[in-house]
Amino acid sequence: MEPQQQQQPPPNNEDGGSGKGGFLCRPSSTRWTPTTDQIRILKDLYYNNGVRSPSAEQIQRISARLRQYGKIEGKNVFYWFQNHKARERQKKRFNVSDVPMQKGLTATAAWKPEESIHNNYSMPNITPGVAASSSSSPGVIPLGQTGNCGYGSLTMEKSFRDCSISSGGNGGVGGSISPNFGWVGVDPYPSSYTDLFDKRRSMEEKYLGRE
Amino acid sequence: MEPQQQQQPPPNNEDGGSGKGGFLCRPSSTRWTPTTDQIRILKDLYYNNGVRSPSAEQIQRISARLRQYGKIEGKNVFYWFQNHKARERQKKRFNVSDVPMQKGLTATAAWKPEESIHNNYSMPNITPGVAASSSSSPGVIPLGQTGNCGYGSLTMEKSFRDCSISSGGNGGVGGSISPNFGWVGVDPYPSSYTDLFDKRRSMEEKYLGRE
DNA sequence: ACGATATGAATGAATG
DNA sequence: CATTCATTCATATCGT
Repeated sequence: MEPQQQQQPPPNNEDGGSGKGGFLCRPSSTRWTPTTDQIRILKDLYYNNGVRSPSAEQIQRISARLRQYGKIEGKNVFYWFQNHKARERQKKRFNVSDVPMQKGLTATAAWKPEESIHNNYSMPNITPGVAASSSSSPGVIPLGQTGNCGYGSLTMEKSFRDCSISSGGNGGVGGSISPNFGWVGVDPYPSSYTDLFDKRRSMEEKYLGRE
Repeated sequence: MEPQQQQQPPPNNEDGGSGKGGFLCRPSSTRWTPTTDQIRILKDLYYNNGVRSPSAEQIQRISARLRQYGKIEGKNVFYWFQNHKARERQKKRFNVSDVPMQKGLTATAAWKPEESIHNNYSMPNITPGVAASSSSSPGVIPLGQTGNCGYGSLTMEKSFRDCSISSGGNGGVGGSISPNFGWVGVDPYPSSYTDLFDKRRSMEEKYLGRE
């Protein structure tokens, strides 16, 4: 998001205490640091597949798949979706506004509207097809794209930051043109998946781990 | 020791984007740079009104109001409060050390007033904290500003999380740092936040992704 | 010009 | 699901 993030050092912080002496080095970083690939996939799921609150199984599958790109646990996936969703909402929540002080241009808002990245990998349709078969197909991970992928970097970031419309003291900019592009619209996701995917049977059927 | 985390400084000079545009749009800076007036108001809200974590609506209002003094968005306000609060606390965390003995009259509520920064513009002064308004009076009425959320709640909170566990050299820690971290193992921090007496370990669900 | 510090922004992790 | 906390990155600003 924001400025192209890059994260170069993907897989390496692992094995915190394993192996060697053990405690000398603490668990590396206490917190999960997603690799770019992992993020890419997560976003793909989120935006292109409409996954927003994956169920336990989905989480398992997703994390399993993401594990190829680096260490990851189920909770990471869980939190990621939670946060991503929450933040998207939140942003909308208090950014809504921008009372048009001058005229023209609306939408000056949104700080981080990244939406739907258009995947480069081929994937004719993400529609139900894939989803449908999901549920009970152990082994196959029905995530967006099952194949491996050789796409190069995907940079879907966008540069935001508009030209302010600073008001206040001065007559302000007369221009009132809206230089903002990018984040306009594009927010709709099929949303069908959710339904197909989501069995929503029990709200608490996850396993408790911990200790 | 922390992992090489993340983001890169991308050449984000967006001005180039519009670059040669005709109109000057010199947001230049990628990040919001609060004007003195904005800061003044923010601090006023923070210190004199006890606003620490404004809710969405408040944020909207605040940002709307601050917009008079310059470009600003909801997120800026949001982050400002978050950061301000966090840093204040962070600083305090370190500061707490002294005076291990006698705790009674510890400065209660004395946030270091270093605000009232350069106030070149008008505005008499906001009477920086401490003396004046006493934070602990839950009776202060938030004039004007919609204030409704709790303020003045200078929750003593539990500030712990000191780094003492590191182990390493000397005994202390039992050697059971399980190589398998995740939430299964022990965290670097001793029981901190949550509570020292109640081991509430129920998130919503834990998806343990052990392989 | 740097280096240090202050602070905006982002995000993982938790809690309620 | 909303809110909050902690951490960390990125930069603006200031000092020397």
